[in-house]
Amino acid sequence: MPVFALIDGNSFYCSAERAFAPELRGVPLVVLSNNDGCAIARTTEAKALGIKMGEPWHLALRRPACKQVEWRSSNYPLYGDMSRRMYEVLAARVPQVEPYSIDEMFLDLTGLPDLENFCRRLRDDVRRLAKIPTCVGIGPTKTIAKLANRIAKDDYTLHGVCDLRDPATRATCYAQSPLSMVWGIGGKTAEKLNKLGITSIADFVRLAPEQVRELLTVTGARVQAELRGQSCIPLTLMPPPRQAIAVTRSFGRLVTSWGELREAVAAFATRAAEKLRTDGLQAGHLSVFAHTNPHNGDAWYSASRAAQIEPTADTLTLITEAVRLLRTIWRPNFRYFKAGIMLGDFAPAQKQSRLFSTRDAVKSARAMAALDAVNARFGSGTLRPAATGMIKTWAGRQARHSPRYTTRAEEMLIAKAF
DNA sequence: TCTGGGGTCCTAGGACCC
DNA sequence: TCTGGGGTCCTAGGACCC
Repeated sequence: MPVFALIDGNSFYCSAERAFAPELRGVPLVVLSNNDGCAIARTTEAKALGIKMGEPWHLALRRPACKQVEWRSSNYPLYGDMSRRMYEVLAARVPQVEPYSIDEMFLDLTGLPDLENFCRRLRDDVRRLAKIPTCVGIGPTKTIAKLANRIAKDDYTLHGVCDLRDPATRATCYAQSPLSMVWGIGGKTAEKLNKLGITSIADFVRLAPEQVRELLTVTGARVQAELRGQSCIPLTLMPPPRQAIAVTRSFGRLVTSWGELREAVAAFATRAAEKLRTDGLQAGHLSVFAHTNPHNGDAWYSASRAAQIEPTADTLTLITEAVRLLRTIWRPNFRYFKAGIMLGDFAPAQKQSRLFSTRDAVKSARAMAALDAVNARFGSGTLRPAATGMIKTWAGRQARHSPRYTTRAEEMLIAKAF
């Protein structure tokens, strides 16, 4: 019988901010999305004030209770680094760790004795060494471990660890828990099933598998099997190669000129190319989109264009292609709100070989290696194509961006937490 | 004149996740 | 005034082929 655990960081982005800013501990804190738009992470103190996940921050600020809330712009390099630290603590103590998202890791604990105590020590170690408070859920399948984790978060009397290996414990939990708590059952599916009178997890698990398959196709059937204790989703230690890279942004202010839109998309292409090279890939497919604001009453315009390209990881080539596509969808007299670029059809970048590479390919690989080296040494964006413009006029607000404590030497203050 | 069935590939759209 | 960004998987339907 396999045993899985899911460990995840509590209010992860907020906890990462707190690790380096002790004055933020114990006070309500939120981290905001790009442009300081919505709340995407909230501490328990902030949740207690009624701030909802994804709530527009300018609306929350109208409530008097929210004026006392501390907030930060999101700082992804910091969160990525804290995630790596968390992984390292776990990987040193558990044979098999699968990072699932920036703040969640699945563990294979099959065969380990005294699991609850083991998981408590794990939590303590992550807290002490990576400075991240966590919760742990244990179960015979990933879906059950995920549910147990959710219960550990909601019920503070469990002290951060919930074990749902025992079928009787599970049955009680299923009878009391709404279907929407289940990993893989989203809002639409829950609504659909609720209309049929299926509201608790117990109701769902009781259904005939054929009926579930008919209602929810294979994905729903897999969720049900997992909830019944039959493991269908194994731990994947080697993440499958990625299939797409997307770089998209809503703008800090509406973009009306071709030049500005072109610079923004060139900057997105530059970032996408960096990600591509980090993964050692070349892209054979590229698409570009732009649209107006669906919220502000402007005329709605949305367009995208895609093309197959000669596989490449060259920033300048990708910019050229992206701008060429953008030109075909550009219409004047609209106020653009958001745009983006997506890459796909990946192939491994060729190893440099004098025998098989064209001169241009060798030149490109060398130029990109030099570009990446400079930016790694002196910070991202130090060296970048002129097409991306001098000033990111389209960039959003990030009014309270914390220092990149862990990744930029010149911003590293005395790290109080470590 | 009668008028099949199955396979593949592609794309768009929906749903879900964090 | 101010409403995130980046992914995955599945299905349906059309085009095309034999």
